[in-house]
Amino acid sequence: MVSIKDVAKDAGVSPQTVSNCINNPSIVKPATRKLVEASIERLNYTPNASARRLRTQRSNTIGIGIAPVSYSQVYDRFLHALVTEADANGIRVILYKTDSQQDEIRQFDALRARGDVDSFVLTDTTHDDPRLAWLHEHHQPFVLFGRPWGADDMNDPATPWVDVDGHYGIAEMTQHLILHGRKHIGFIGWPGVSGTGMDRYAGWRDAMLGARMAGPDELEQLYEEAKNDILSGQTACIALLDRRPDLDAIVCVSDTLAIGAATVLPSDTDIIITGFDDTVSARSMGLSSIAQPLIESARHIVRITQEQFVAPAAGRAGNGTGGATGSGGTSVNRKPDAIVSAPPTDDRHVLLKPTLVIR
Amino acid sequence: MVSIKDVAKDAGVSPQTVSNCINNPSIVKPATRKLVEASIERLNYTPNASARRLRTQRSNTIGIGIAPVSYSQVYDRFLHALVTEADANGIRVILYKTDSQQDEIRQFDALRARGDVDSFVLTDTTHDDPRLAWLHEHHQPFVLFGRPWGADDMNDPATPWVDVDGHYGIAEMTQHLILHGRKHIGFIGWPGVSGTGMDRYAGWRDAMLGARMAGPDELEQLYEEAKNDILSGQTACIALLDRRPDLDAIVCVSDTLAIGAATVLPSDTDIIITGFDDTVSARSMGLSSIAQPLIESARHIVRITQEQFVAPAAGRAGNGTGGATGSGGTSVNRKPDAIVSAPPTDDRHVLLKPTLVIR
DNA sequence: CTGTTAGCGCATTCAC
DNA sequence: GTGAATGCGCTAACAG
Repeated sequence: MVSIKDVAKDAGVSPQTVSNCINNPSIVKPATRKLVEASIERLNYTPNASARRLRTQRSNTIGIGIAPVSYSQVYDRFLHALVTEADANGIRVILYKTDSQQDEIRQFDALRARGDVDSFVLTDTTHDDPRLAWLHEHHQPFVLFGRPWGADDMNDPATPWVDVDGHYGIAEMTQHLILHGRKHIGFIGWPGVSGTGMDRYAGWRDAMLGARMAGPDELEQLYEEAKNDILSGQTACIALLDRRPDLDAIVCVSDTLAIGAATVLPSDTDIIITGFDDTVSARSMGLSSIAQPLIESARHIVRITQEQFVAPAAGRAGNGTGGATGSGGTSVNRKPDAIVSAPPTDDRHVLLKPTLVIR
Repeated sequence: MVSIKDVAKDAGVSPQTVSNCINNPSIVKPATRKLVEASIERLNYTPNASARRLRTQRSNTIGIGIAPVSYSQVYDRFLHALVTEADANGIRVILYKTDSQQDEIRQFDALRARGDVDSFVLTDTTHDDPRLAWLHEHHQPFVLFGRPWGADDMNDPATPWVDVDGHYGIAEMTQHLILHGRKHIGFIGWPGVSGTGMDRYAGWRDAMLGARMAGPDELEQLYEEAKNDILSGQTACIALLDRRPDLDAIVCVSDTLAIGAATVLPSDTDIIITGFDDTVSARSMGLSSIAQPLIESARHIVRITQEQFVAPAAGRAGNGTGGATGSGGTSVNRKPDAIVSAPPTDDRHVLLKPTLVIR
């Protein structure tokens, strides 16, 4: 392994100057800098991460959990987006298992104690989530992907989150259908009190009521619940059509349910089925769907993570001289205000708009 | 952060003794050991990973890639299994992006140079895979999940792999159907020369020929190709039934295709559809499927990874005193011979048997 | 602007 | 069996 000393020797400078070239290039004379950079290139030098971490007491690593069975169809795409954005900022992503919320807390504790991570990304937050309590208690930085439904601290700066506006997405889709002449639009949603599910349901409800396509009493007829699997989608669709044979469109809370619904439609039907998440399956079936801005979400998550260290609780941080992206990495000059496309726009709570994919 | 010195002070011993208690407990007197362990417990001490890595020049970390779009429906389950097995052995898992094979090589290079990773886990190996060439050239340890199809080094100890026997799984499923009276069994496979796809196809073919359920000439009629999405599964199923209305079962190379096939069957049909991977969707649809032993796969991958460092190219290593699993972690005393359930049984090439899930 | 000194936390020599 | 040194590779203080 080639170390900073080798580079120093090769360039005829001190190790310190090499370090400066990497971490604080502006303070070193351009001439010597060129020299050093040439040596770095020639020797193919890369700073040792462990040594740097030991010295700086920062891991430049974020941890994210993986459950035994995936939360959703988009989780792997989200992981890819997160890793991509992290990589562009010189940050690594460590994976840990989450067999349960308690298990996840144990992982927090271990990773934290070993100094393996700076911050965590949590998904699937629940009411009174014990993980949040633990993280707060231990002053452990984190960012939620998904809002802390049911928690009081939705706007607490100490509970940063990034989420996609399901209400908006479903409402837009419903309005799109209305605009294209659909008059009787059903909805297949998830049972229970999942915040995400209720939010999406409300999108359909509000769009329907807003366009006066149904009275409050009629909504119930147009609504069916289903567990998130294909068979349940089929069953729900059949039940819905049985009750309301006049339906000309069904908005589904997920692509999985949409596929279930679509596969039990009579072959000569005109009924439109729509889903959520724009999965490969929906695409192949020609179903309209709603795409989450995963890359943008990941970008905000990484940004917030970074900011937690430069400015523990305040607003934006100047781009300053602190950037330590040794190699690669796109520019970090971002204008969050231009990215955040919906209210809550304080920079620790970001609600992003999904986009309709009409097929 | 509590360090080894704090523990030493608390226990009234030298830092060295504390280190020994952790890494080489046998050489320290039981009495003092108890003392130290009590202090460790009391102070909730955990060794700093970066410091240890810097000292030992081992990261105890394996890297695994995540593609923009998932290789398969089981990838996240595999990730969970891998993380679980790694965790049980005191190993962490780092995630990196793989937008292409070339991109993955860049990641190898970066992670390796920074000392972030000891070993890599690769999936989706292709013919003349440039990643393998790079890894070999740089003497970078790795393990494949999936065989190196088309490569000459299938049995090369320097190219360790763990895979699931698709041929066996599909053949077993086909035989199961035959045993239960099915006489005309079709197959929907993937197009192209994917090693995995051809292996599974061969399983069906060999089972059919072996049971004399079809002559070599008839096989072609019973076979249809489809891209791995639901619509293609539907189309293929229709084409197959159109050509051979007498079919009473269709074996599919994946659950996705099986779901496509199942959703276009007439409602009064008796035709059995089977899939591969035992996904939630297949389960919900009541389809028989073939489950990969992901945990066992992950276990072997982790084991091989470990062995690459204790015994670079030879056989088994004694359990010795080298184990450095500070916390948690189940026993590492395994008998691979009892686990490996199919030939290639040299311990660097493991072919595992999947299990039928009959519904 | 550059070089020297020191130490992050740990594990591996060696003395004792 | 235990304690005292040394250095892994790097960067944050200083001194020049």
